[in-house]
Amino acid sequence: MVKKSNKGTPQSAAASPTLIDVARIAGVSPITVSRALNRPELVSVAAQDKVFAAVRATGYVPNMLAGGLATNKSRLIAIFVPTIANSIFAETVQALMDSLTGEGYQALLGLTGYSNQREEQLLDAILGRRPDGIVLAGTLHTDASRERLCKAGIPVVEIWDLSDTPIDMQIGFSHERVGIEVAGHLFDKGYRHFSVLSLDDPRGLRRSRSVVDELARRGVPGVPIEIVPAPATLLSGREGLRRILAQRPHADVVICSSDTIAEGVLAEAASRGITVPGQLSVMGFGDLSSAAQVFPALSTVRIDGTRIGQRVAQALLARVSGQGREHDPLWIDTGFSIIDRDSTR
Amino acid sequence: MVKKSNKGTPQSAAASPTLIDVARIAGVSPITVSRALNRPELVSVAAQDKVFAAVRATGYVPNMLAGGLATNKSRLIAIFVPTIANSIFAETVQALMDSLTGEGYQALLGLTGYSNQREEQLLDAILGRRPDGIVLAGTLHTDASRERLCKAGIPVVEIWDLSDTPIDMQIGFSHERVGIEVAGHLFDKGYRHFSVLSLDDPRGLRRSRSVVDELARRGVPGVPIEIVPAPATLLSGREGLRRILAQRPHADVVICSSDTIAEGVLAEAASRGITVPGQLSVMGFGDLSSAAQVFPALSTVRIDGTRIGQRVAQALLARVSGQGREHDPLWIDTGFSIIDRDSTR
DNA sequence: CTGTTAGCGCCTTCAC
DNA sequence: GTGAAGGCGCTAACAG
Repeated sequence: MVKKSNKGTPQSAAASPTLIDVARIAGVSPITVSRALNRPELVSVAAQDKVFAAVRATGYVPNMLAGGLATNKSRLIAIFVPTIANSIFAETVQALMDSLTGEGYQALLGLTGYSNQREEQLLDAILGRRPDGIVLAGTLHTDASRERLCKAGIPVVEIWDLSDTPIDMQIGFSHERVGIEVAGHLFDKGYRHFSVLSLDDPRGLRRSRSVVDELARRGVPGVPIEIVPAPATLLSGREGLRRILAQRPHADVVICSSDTIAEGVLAEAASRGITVPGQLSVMGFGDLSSAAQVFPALSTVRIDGTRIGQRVAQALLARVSGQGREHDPLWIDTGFSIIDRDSTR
Repeated sequence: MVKKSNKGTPQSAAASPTLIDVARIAGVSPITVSRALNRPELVSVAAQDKVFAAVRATGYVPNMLAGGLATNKSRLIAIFVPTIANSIFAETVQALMDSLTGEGYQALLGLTGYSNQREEQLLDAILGRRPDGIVLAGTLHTDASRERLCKAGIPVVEIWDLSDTPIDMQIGFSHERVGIEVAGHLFDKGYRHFSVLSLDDPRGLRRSRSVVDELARRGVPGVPIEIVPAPATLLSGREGLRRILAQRPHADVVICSSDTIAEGVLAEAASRGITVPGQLSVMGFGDLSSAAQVFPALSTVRIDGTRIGQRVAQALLARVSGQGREHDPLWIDTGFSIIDRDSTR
């Protein structure tokens, strides 16, 4: 009969060395090793040398699961975004992570796919890792999510949105104001035959509806919204323009809820021989990373994802390390800017 | 005198409930709670009901740090890519994460910024989390990294590259072959005045050099490589074309190491009134997510990041859960395809 | 500056 | 089916 657990048998890799192994080799107590690694200022140089030598000799890598369990800190920040395929989220996440890793934190990424159902599931799973902070795109969460987030007792930053009911901190911009300003901007330039093309995502829809409302307020009622399913693709942009032109052949401007579908609109216009911005103007929304540079024909609303990411990191780190600060709720409007084709050229 | 540790005092949020709390409320032993949650088939339905009720009542969230420490499994997969701002990596990471979360794993993302120095640092930090598997873009690592990876004793997948010295598994394609096929393709179409524009990243350079070598082999020696610094931006693409044209005004095709700089080349060409593909042809490289759709003028090498991501997940999960399988080294060529402007139109 | 003791929250092993 | 003991690797809180 063969024993099931062959405990002594060094299969391939011996179990990784522990702090105790290091201590034994260095000839000091385990706690001294711990201190030499985490708070060297509390340890004599002689002891440090012995410890570091032993660490190198063993190839010791501290087990943060154990450390986290003991200290009740994980040095983990959870980040929830709908997708990273969208360059504006990618930019934000990138900036956030860059700032975070500099401070010794790691990022746990959760991709929600614009579904707050999925967000809730992921949240459950990720809360089990006891992150020291949570970043969420958007302010629309399920009730269960909100409750869990509040009970978790850790800093929460909602980004990309400013609402009246923050869970904790908020860093973003007002989608309503984007809509209002875009509408005003285009109205003032003389456009009157508006069409709106929106992705079926909550924030995109809010911007789009705000455009329509503002235009109505200015005397242009009944502007149609064409809605295409997320995620954004060039093809849905093309399809969108097709549908718009079928209904309103005389549209003189199409306001899109994202850069990607705006590019699709441009592609469709090009393939139909419609000149932009001659016969038709197109407005996008995003990070300007590519669209507006390649297409001077495209006007766009510019959001600075990098800035958002950096501010989030800053806010989070202040809370996490600056222990003194008691819950100063934070509300930062990172704003946006409207880039016009005229000024781009 | 005030006791320092005010154990009973509910400051703001009482410490989150533990499995023991749940057990007490459910009137069972802790281990029964654990089993009800992880292997319900071992627990009577009556007990399960009591446990789940107690879980709901307390809002209990299992502490995976503790669980991981006890089981020596973290259900964490570390993913290292240079950046997610590049849509092809974003696509790969997205697909990988989607497959992973379905199986109860979470992703720890590490952004190396094309520096294997930075990769090494990050690796150190992340290995401390005891991930169950590691995915790395590229096969160029520091010696220290390679050693740590081998010693970690966990599945390692190198993606985006196929080399002769795999650490463990490899899933990707041959950059040399891309270069060879691109060179052959364009040569056969009759081009003779080649220019190569490459980002300063290891894989891009390998493709570019391979193009040059293959062209030399075919009797077109001395093709110049213009190198622009990473990360890819449209502006560096524009700058690149400027430099190329300054040296070789009669270039008839520019081969770019990424879609983004190819788009920059197109933009620069447009602003100079150079027609594409009439006067100048442009070849890109990437995921076809936007470039080749919007620019039928752009030929490109297409890499399917989604497929790579899915295969990686598959390979990893097979290793992690399919305990039986002993180290079957894996080598998958996911291939690429050359998309021509003629066939795109 | 260093060591001792105790325990973080969970799961393994073995007994019932 | 369920439970009791012990330990995963580390660090707090004390003492010396």
